[in-house]
Amino acid sequence: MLGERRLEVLRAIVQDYVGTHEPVGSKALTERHHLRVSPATVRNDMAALEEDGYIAQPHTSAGRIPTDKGYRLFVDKLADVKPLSPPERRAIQNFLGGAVDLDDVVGRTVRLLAQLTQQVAVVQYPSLTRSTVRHVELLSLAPARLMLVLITDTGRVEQRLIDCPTPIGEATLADLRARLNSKVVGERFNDVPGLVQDLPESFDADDRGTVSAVVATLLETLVEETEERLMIGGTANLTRFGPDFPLTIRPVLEALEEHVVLLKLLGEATDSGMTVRIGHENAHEGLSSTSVVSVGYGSGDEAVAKLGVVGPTRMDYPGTMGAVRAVARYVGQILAES
Amino acid sequence: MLGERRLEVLRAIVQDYVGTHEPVGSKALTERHHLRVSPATVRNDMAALEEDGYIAQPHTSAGRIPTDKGYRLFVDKLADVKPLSPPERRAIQNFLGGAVDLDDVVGRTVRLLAQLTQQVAVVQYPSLTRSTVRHVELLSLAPARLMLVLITDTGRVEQRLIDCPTPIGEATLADLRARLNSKVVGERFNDVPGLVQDLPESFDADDRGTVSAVVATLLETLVEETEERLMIGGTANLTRFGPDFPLTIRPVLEALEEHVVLLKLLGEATDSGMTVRIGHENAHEGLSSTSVVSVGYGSGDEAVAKLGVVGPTRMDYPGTMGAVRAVARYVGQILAES
DNA sequence: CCTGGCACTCTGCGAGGGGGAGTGCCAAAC
DNA sequence: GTTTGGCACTCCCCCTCGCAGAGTGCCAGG
Repeated sequence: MLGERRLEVLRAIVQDYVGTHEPVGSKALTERHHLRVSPATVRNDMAALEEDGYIAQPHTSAGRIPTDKGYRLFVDKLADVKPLSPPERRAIQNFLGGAVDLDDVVGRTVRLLAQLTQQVAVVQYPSLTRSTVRHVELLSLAPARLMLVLITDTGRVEQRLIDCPTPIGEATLADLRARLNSKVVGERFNDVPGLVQDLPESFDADDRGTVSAVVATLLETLVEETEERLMIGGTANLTRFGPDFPLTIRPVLEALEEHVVLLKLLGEATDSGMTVRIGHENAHEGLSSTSVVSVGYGSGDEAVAKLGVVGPTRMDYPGTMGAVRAVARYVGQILAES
Repeated sequence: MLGERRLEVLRAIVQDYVGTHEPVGSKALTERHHLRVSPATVRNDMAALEEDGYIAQPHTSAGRIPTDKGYRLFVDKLADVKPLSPPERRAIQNFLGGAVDLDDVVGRTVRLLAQLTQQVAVVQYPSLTRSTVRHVELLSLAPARLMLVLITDTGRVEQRLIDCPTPIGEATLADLRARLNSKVVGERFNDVPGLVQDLPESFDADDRGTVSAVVATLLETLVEETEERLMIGGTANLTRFGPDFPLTIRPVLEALEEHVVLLKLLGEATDSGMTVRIGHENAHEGLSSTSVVSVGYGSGDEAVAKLGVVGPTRMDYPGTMGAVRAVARYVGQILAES
């Protein structure tokens, strides 16, 4: 078991390393943090911490840097989430409040988060399956062509084109539209499949094919694969990775463009509460030198999607976690208002 | 006036430099290109080209690299757009054909373009003002709250929330919806303002405020500032800028995140035909070491938006221009079909 | 106008040599 | 048993030096 002072030493190492980006030695530690012991004692503690895998040295006779395991312990036991200052909170509220539609909310959120944390921000659009239906619209574009428009309570809008097997009359279309809406409006998308399944049967044989096509398209839209979207911002902050970053930045940029990868990553995080994934804890290879801080957000109690930041493992965890949590809270408020 | 051979030398320099990313010397030139003259002759030509500002040397006694002016001449006079191979064309068609909605079309286009050119791709969403109205929908969310949904012939969907000064009845709403649609469906968005201006007057005094709010929101949506959107992809290709890029990549990433900057850039390009902006020709400072190749695309004869790529000035212009042109052509086809 | 020759310049690279920071270990002190 | 000061050692970083190579500019001759 690690002694109290050793934990203190680990915390000091993490804090210093995050600040300077340079391996930290025993002497510097005793000077900057008022540990009331000598460098030699700290060296012993460091040897023990290294033995246990919390820190490592890049080369013999260099200072120590934290390992993923070291950061993990720091985040779990040693760090307090740093709350934002009142001015910062006000700024967030003002900035997010000016949004005109969902795209704008998400866009502003991503910029805000990137700005606050000086890292790459990722914001997931509210999930369809966890939202409720606000309205379903059917438009006739051509005799045998429809457009389906889905609107959720979180403000998300999806549209799909439908090719009808047989032309459908205006009256039938109005009927279908009305019945579709009366069935699903206010319901959660998760429940929609069960509610519309038997809709085709109640129509004339002539129209049944078209109604089936509409229902099928509606259900397709809810398939996990296509329904999850996200927005990314602050990639310029990747240049802060350090001067050695040409080799590091590449796989990260590639991973960020693979939205599927990020969605999976976010999906693995706990639904409520903040999740921090450090270095190799991230399944994706390209992100093995980054940490991902994520949290769910929603208009009510329940999370409808997640947001977070991606940064170097050597990030300011307390500050980042504070910013992520605060932004999630305010986005939830904004969504609830619309 | 530049002689024929000097132009040939310039072309050779550009081609070699684009290939090797290293300053090219007189000896290497005579070896790789069968110019039927000696290195010494080439040196004289190079001196003349440098005198005129088409090439420069990084240091005394180094080879030459093309200047922005040199690339400009190359693009204008010396390069032919390289058409894509039939297999490439088929691949494009297959890939774009699988799109399910406009977001998907734009997303696929951006990935495709990035992949083909190995550079950063930028695709603008079809402009609202140049599209025609397919449908306007008004939904009642709450007694004094409406949602306005705009659908264009290019598949774009915009939504806005409207707070009504006074509650509006279902019948009036239906009336308004019908009259709005009969006025604007099939019209170009550019003409919409004139068509809806006098709509409030034809309603009861009670509803006039709400109708005005709807009309105002509709017009707001068409304002240049908010209506232009774009998608970016292939930022990982920025790492191809070269090993010296840490300082170069940063401002480029920042510029790319400023969509306003890019939109302005695209806006300055000619509406039809391909535009190439080289290095300092780009007004934005951060893009002074990049070239932007852009072209309009549209569902019919007329361009509804633009797309292009951003890459280092030392790019393969013929190949890039070929890819950009081909992709724009196919996207136009896809849009016309929907 | 082109060509070969020649002297000159500048970069890039590798070897060599401090200087410095940091460690590990040990013996003594608390 | 823990802490401390001392000391020898290791390794990186940076600077310099020297050299090879590539490329140029210029000149005189074809």
